Amino acid sequence: MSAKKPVTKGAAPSSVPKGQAALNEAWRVMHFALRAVIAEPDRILATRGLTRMHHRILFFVAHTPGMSVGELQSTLDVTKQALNAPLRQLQTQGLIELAKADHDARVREIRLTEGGVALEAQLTGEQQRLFADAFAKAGAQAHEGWRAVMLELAKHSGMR
Amino acid sequence: MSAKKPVTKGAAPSSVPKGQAALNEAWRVMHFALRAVIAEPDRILATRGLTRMHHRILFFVAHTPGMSVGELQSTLDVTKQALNAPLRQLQTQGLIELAKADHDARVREIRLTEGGVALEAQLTGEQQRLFADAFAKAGAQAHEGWRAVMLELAKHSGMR
DNA sequence: GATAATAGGTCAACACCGTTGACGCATTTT
DNA sequence: AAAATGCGTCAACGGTGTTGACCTATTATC
Repeated sequence: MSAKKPVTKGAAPSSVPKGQAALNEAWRVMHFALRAVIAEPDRILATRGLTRMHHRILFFVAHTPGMSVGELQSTLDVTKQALNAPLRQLQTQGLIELAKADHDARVREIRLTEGGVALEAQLTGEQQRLFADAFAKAGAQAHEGWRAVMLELAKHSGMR
Repeated sequence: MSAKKPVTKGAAPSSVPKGQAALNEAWRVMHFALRAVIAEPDRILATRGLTRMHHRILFFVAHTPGMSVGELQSTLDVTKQALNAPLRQLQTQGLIELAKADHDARVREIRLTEGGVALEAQLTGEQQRLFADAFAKAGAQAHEGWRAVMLELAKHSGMR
């Protein structure tokens, strides 16, 4: 029932809140950080009438070119019906291409067009710029600490 | 026809990535960390038939007892119609109470009941336990680094 | 070669959750 | 008395997801 009181032993940095305050702050800070990272991409997407689903598609296809519709479906954990509309919209906007696979004419391999690559790069580029900025300003050591904490958290949600 | 199990393709390096790889990893890691922090509260909420909207209500009312419906509405940035249903569900579940304000009988002041306090504490307690755990395992120095990076990111989204 | 299985697309019905808009009601405020 | 405010509620709609069924092409199997 009682939340654990973390004891920051030794010489704790002055600016860091202690104990309960630190934990109260953590979620808040993470929330705002998340918001910051998402804001720009969302804005860009919106100007094209696209949503986060489109972004997810672009993201995964960018990282795994030629993936099939079925693979994408299970990756995103949505039904094919839910995937169909945004997929087609991306296609008609010339951001992705669907082509029959050589080995199996039933499967359609998804790839980004140059336009798709550009948009995806713009979206993730915005995010990466923010991260790079934050890491640079906080320092390499802070970067490592950030990563360590995040990995600890992520452990609980089966990150692979 | 149910959605398939999510799978994550693409391997992440286990050692500390550098340069571009570090930036690619950052968003991924943050995503999973966020998921981890949200997972338990969501599960608990679900067992009571509650959603994130209910959680938001509990959260803000816990931090500002006696706030009015209108204040809550503008805080959450939703319409009163959207607020009405979850508000009454919380009320009938005995988690919150609505009482006429002394100064103005039109205003309804919202407060958590003991049950509401307990649930809210359980929800945020779960989250705090995860953070405390991660901070403890990663070390005080990592905690400081984590915070520094997060604050840098949060700067871009008007954190208050 | 007939038959089953698979990848994908599509139509239809439904649910959830938010929105806008329009009223009604009690209670200040002017 | 009249206007404004805080709140509740009915109704219609929209976006986005779901399940279920059915269809087409294309492999795989016997």
